[in-house]
Amino acid sequence: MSSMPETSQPQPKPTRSARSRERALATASRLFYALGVRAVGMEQIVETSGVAKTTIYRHFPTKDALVEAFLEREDAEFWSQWEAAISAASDPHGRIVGLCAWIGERVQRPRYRGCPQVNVAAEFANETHPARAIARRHKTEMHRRLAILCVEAGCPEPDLTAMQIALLFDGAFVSGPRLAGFEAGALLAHAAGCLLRCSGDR
Amino acid sequence: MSSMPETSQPQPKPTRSARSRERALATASRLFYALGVRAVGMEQIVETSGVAKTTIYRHFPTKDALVEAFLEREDAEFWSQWEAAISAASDPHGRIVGLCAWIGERVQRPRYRGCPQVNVAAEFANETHPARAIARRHKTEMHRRLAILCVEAGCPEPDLTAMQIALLFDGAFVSGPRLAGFEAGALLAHAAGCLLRCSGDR
DNA sequence: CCGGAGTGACACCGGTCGGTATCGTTGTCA
DNA sequence: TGACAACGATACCGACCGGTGTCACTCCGG
Repeated sequence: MSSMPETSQPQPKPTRSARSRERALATASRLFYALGVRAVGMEQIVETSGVAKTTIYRHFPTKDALVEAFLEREDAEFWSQWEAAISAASDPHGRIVGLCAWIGERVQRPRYRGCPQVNVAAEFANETHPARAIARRHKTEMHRRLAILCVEAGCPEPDLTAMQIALLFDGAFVSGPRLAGFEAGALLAHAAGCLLRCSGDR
Repeated sequence: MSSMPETSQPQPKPTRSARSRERALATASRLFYALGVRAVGMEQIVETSGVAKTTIYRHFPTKDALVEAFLEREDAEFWSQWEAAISAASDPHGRIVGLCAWIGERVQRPRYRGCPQVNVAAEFANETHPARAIARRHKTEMHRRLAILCVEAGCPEPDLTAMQIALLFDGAFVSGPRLAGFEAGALLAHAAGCLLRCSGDR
């Protein structure tokens, strides 16, 4: 993961400020995901992270901003793992299978609790909340990437098929533990392959 | 809907008590769904419904119990509409298409905000919360019903295919407005048909 | 080794939360 | 019609919420 030569990693100096910001955000993210945003108070983040409330509020003006940063962070992490999942395969079909395997494994992890973007959207009904924009962007991006893969796979209706596969993935995210008993990765790969093959049929 | 001769509808006398209970629950359900459970205070339910707080707490000992009743109500309503959606068709394939059309229409309604069971699960991380049990039962029931339809459709792997279609449906629930631009019902029907046809393939 | 930006600890703010107690009023059913 | 259960209104409770102000200390670059 960090062994490959990247284009840039210029962080020999995480300042004290950056470090406490990171600790606060990491802790908040963990708690928000595990317990729900509204269920976690700022006090709890302070106690768990060891970062003073004053300091947190210097880095994040409001709790909403912290939520925003949380989703941004999850988004980045998600695409990083997505890239890793497709990197092994050379053909488009293999890349989609790689994605299915990764998602299948991810949603069956011990404390998996669904897609953070979706969870936050469920908690915050106001669509103008900044966090909601991140969630929308995240899902749009997923469809965009899937459509590219569909095109590469020679799919006659890439947009449509990409949306179908996106539904499948989102379904897997919300279903999580209910997939126990099934080999989730294989189930997803079979369904996705089937959808790709049937693209353009009527 | 209420026009068919049911086995029992013995409600010529909704007592005053039953009426205020119903008003409170209906209002709470509407608010919970539209705004999120934690975002709605008991005071707000009182003001919106016109039912006194004392009365609400006589019918529902805690807010959690009200949430429970909300999900129970949504569950019942969901299966009622499910039955209606499959009632028109005689062959299993047609019933599944009917479900897809219903879901496609449902998720594109103006203020659609996802599956209530999933939303509540996102807000309440504690899996022993009574509302969580209702949500689990709801999703199990969906898989059970889909599996029956798959068997009737002559599907060689009904359990597996039912789960795939369930993922598709759950994906549609969370995607809601993002399906705009697609003909959601047709998209779902195409995908479901494809999954049925491919059942048992490798 | 010194100066200042950034830190942690803590007290505190108004507001809102879920839930209770009291009490006068109203609907219902014998 | 009378009596009682259930109602609505209101005031109130302790707990906790997100957010601020103060201040002594500590780390880090120059």
